[in-house]
Amino acid sequence: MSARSISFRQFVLGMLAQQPMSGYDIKRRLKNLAWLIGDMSFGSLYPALHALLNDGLVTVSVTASRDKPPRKVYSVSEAGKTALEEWANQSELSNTSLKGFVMRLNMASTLSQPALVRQLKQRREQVSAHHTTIQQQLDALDNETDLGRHLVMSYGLTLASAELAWLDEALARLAQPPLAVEGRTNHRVS
Amino acid sequence: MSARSISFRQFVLGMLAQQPMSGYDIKRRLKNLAWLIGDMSFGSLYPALHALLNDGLVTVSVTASRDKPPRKVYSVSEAGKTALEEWANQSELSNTSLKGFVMRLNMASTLSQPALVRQLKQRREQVSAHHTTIQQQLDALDNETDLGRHLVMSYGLTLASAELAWLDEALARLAQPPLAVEGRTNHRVS
DNA sequence: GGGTTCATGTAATGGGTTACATGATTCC
DNA sequence: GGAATCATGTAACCCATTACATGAACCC
Repeated sequence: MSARSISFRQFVLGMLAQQPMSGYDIKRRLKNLAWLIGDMSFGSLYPALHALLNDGLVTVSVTASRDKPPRKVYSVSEAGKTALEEWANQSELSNTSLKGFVMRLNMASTLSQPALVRQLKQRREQVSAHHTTIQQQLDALDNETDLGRHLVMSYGLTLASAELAWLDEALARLAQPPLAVEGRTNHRVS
Repeated sequence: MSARSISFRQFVLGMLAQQPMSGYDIKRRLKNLAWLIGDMSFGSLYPALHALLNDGLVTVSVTASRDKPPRKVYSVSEAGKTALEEWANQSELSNTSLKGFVMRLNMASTLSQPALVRQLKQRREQVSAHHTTIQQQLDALDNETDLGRHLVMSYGLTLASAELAWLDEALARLAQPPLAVEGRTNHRVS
């Protein structure tokens, strides 16, 4: 209920909005994202799924097959879609961590395009601010400064720069839309 | 006790190894890192400090001054140093998230230089593997793929590239050390 | 006088991890 | 026959967040 604590369930809901899946499927996807946002265990995933079901935000359909164990495939319900959009469209995205941003990015499709652009711009401002802050702090360090602190700052600066570049490119791609539909031809970012 | 649960306390210990500080000071530093690794509250920080004190890994000295509230400055004890080095030098750093890596990076100074190089190389391999995996998955996506998924992958690829570049540079700087002291002249990454 | 920063703490609540439990299938 | 993957779940424990509590100095 308390806006913050929901976020994990909301994230799972966002996953299901991308595509109906089983808990095990979600876990697999999560594993791929683990290096960015950290892993999560079945012990929290399954209960989260049950909670979503309990709240009527998702529906289940058990798929039994004779050679594989039965799977419970979850789909987002109408109520779930409403809840998701409501949450995703909160224009004021608070100063989130990288993890929080990835979680939000992951549900981009539940946003209208202008809303998405707005959020990316907000993120850009935040990261830009971090970038200048780190740069200043880095310049202010004397050479007796702890190596770890130094490395973390340098690392942070690099990531901030990269993220800014990515945001700029993403925004540019969204700015002049070739009216979509056929526009997403080449998403190579490298 | 269970290796994993300690990690937060270990991180705080690492902070104190950089420089003796009060809980409030640590919090301030943490706030600057929040966009990378997420924030942490006083409600967990102070108890962590008490636990470290209880285990004899840190010592306190209360600094009272008449115009400021009294501060409790914590320093790492000998036992604390031992524990830190032991933990930091575990050569096999498991497949950690970005957050975990930053936390480790932050205690680089408790490592011998060869150990640091070893860890950076390990990280490089892991990130490199992620990079190729993401690239493959990205290439395999059809154009009906969910926008959010697409963006997250593209974002991940960008960050992975940036991190690889940073690691290469850091390793290069560590490889032929101009015997430090004056070597760290220009850390501009932008 | 009121808001902000400095400074340290405690208690309740919620929730995530760990470990346990089960069972079928596939590959070596 | 044993390990690994697929597949779902429960329960206890730990711990982190949240909210509460206190208090002094500084600035507007």
